[in-house]
Amino acid sequence: MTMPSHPAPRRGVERRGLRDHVYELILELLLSGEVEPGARLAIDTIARQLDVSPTPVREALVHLERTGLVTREALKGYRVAPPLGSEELAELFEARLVLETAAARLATPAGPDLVAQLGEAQQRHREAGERVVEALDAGRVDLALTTEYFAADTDFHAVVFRACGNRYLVGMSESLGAQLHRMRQSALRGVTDVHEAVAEHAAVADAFRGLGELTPEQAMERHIVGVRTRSLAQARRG
Amino acid sequence: MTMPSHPAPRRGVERRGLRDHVYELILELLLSGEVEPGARLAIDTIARQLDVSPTPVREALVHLERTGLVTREALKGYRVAPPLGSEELAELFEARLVLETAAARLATPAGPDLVAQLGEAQQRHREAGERVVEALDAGRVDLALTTEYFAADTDFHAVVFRACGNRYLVGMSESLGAQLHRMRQSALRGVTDVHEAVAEHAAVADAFRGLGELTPEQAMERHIVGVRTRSLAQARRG
DNA sequence: CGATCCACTTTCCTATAGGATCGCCGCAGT
DNA sequence: ACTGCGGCGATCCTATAGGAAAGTGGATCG
Repeated sequence: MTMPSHPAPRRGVERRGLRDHVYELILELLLSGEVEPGARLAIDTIARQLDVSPTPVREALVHLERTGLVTREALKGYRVAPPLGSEELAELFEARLVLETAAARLATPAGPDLVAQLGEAQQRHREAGERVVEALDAGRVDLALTTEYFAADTDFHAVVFRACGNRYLVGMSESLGAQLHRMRQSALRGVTDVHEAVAEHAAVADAFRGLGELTPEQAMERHIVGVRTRSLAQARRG
Repeated sequence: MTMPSHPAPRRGVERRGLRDHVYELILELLLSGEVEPGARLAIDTIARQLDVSPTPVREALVHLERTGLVTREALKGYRVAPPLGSEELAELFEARLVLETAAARLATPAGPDLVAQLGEAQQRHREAGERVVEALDAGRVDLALTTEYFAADTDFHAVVFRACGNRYLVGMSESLGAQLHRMRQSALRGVTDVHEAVAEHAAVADAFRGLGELTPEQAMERHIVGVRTRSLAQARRG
């Protein structure tokens, strides 16, 4: 029945930090959107699928529970967190507005490192956006390109957060990042505001370079407000 | 050999949510300051002391790891997080300034519920402060009174955060709360700014009531800046 | 025909055992 | 005397087993 003769399967995962490995696997599973919200996350089922014992799976789920991606009901098990409601969406944008503007303010004035990194991130974001638009004009929605675009967008903002020199703000931003990713795959069907986002990122980068009349904080505020307005409008239409 | 005849020890803890119970016990242990920073937190030692199996202890430590109160070194075990350095202290105050002012701004204008709760919290804080000062004048430093004072202070700010209507900001505030508690027991010897803190809390409450010339956000900003200034000065002296 | 009760299955939760690794101490060699 | 090295203890990490509770299906009775 249960073959106990497995001596040492020596699976692909390295022994070091098996818990973190399991965590990343489940995280990837959640962010890929292959499981719908509310679905059960059975511990030993996942353990069997990953060919590990339930213990590291349990630890990874505890870790994920604090990120808000999964919910736990005592003696009932873990579930994928339900999709964000309209109130949570509004609060998420509000919180992001607070954090992003604060980070931009604290990162001002920008040193040469920040200007350089911001330029690179901006360029990657613009190029990824062009590829998405190109694919979109061809009538196809490429998941890989969309993921790459979102990653470039996240990187752009991460550059600002790292430059603000406050590890706690960085941690909060990462904490919200998971919720943000959840929103993207639940509320939005695709990317429709590439041009606006690229333009606003350029405005932020220019503000950090000392160009234009806006402070970096003001430029970032306009960007987040713009994202919120477009997202809510799209959510209302969809 | 190993007595498997243990039928059901049925210890004092209820079966429901043993993990959360262990978490709170360890949290209380950490916040009480009975363990110095850097001390080892052996899993099975704690498990034996609490008379539970290592698994819930492990889960509780994973939970605590994400709060920043404990650190984990792979294959080396858990340790109490080292004390906050001067840089971390400055960043902590900066982050708190961002969050608290944002919460105060979002909670404006205050409804009657907020005014009432704020008044009660303010009163408890003032009374706890008076007791601390009274004990301090008598030459003794009462740990219980100090703890009560800090709890009242935390409650006052928690009222504002709950009123701001943003669960993400509330979560961030609680996340910083642990670090804040860590700072209080590491950097500060005692409470020396009761009068200033009480007065600033009163200014915040008055601002929410529409009295005075300051907005709640401005009053809260002055309060946090004041706390920062006094704390850094005390840390420099001590 | 419908509601209730009971047994079964599934799953979580805890406990225990064993393998692997890291730090430490004593010892030999230069 | 100092340094490299091997054994030993402690601890972490993973795996497996068993008990308890919740959900589910079917059978029985009104």
